[in-house]
Amino acid sequence: MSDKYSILLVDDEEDILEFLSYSLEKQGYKIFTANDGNKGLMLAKKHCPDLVILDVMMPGMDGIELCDQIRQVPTLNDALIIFLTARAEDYSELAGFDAGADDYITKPVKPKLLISRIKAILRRKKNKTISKQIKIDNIEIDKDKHLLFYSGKEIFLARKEFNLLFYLMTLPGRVFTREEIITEVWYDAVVGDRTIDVHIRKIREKIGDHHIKTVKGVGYKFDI
Amino acid sequence: MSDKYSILLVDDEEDILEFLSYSLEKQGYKIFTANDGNKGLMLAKKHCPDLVILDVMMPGMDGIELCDQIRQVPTLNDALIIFLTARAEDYSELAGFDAGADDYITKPVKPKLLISRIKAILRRKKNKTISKQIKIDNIEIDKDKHLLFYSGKEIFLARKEFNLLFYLMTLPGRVFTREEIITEVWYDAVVGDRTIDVHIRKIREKIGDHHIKTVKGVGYKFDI
DNA sequence: TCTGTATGTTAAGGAATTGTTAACTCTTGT
DNA sequence: ACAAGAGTTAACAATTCCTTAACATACAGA
Repeated sequence: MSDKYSILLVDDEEDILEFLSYSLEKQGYKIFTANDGNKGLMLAKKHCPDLVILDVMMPGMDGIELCDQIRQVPTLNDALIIFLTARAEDYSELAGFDAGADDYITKPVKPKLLISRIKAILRRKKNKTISKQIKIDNIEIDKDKHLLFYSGKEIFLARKEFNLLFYLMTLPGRVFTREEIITEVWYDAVVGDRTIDVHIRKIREKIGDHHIKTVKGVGYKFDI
Repeated sequence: MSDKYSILLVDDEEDILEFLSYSLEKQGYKIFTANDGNKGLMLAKKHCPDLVILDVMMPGMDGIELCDQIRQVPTLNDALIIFLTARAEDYSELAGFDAGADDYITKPVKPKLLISRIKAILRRKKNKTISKQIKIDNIEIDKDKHLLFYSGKEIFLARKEFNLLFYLMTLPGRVFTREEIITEVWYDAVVGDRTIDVHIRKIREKIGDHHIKTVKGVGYKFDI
């Protein structure tokens, strides 16, 4: 577990972003900010924050949709999500919609309240934390520690190699297309198809090619 | 599986409405048209179309606002939206706005391009909706994992074979014509009739010919 | 039985996808 | 600035897949 919790703030109003990040940084949290849903999603994928605080109303992708999207990213499924809503009445609407929010806070945000809610929620998380460790067969991977054990032996993987393998291992057996791999591991960077192959090759060099399978015309998968 | 997709066209220019509805009806889509945003929204609520194609620039409620409104209607939240924009340069502006639109097409609209984009986009939608595991008798197919089990034994199918079998299995017992098979499995490719037979044969080689039945003069079906 | 049409089968060439290598750029730390 | 490693790419090789043509077979109706 990291010594420092990370929080992603997503809101279209710059003022609020600044205000909140100032308040929260003072508490020792690592803060990322985004002023729209798409950037938010990208940052979420990139940094896997412990907590996401997001505004419900935003132009473009709104908070609810962003929440949905975040919930669909395997590497983010233990992230906590707090909604900011403009008025108290929105609460009931949201509850119906719900998409997996862990808490709601109404604007205007009072920093003290926000901070105590955050602490409470992170405390809860600590207890039920789903580890970012996956163990399959003789392969054990730990995202937080950036460690890979293969038959008990520690193997070093470079960052992209590591993220790629970890991503494949989040759903063993399922085939991921190159497109999916690019959006999840490379975020929105534009890279050629061969790039993925090369990384796959490097992983295979290190853990053998027993587990990493090619499904021609479709993509790659981690198989038991 | 709906036999017919419905599309709502919203544009203030009657010429374009006529032209597009003519082109799209020929493709077998059910078309609704509206010449302004309000009527568009009304029709959208009334008919819940699978896809909405709308002009960005319109007097009164413009395309972007209409898009927003549509997104707020719960019964429409899986509708797909394509924007028509007058000039290429609009694209970047829109991209900022975005999140609601699933695709953009610039005017003047080339029917062939539009149709292939529509097919592509509806295909994506379909993938989201349909269950990806089907088990019938002693045959089990899993699209995500690209795996086929026949009497518990794993059998490998190449991509086209796999997609074809999966397609037939989505509605066991129903006969699919060659034409249907081509549009769903080969998308827009132009292939000869024997091509399908050959793929059918390869599937039969692997899972026997008990389940894959020929309906002479009509097509093929997966039968229990 | 003959004839015409639809489907089955086979093998081979071409198309498409993936694997591999090496060189190059970009960071990062010293 | 330099070295070392990471990430990316292009070019080519290797592989697998798809499609087709040509011919065989099945089946219905005359």
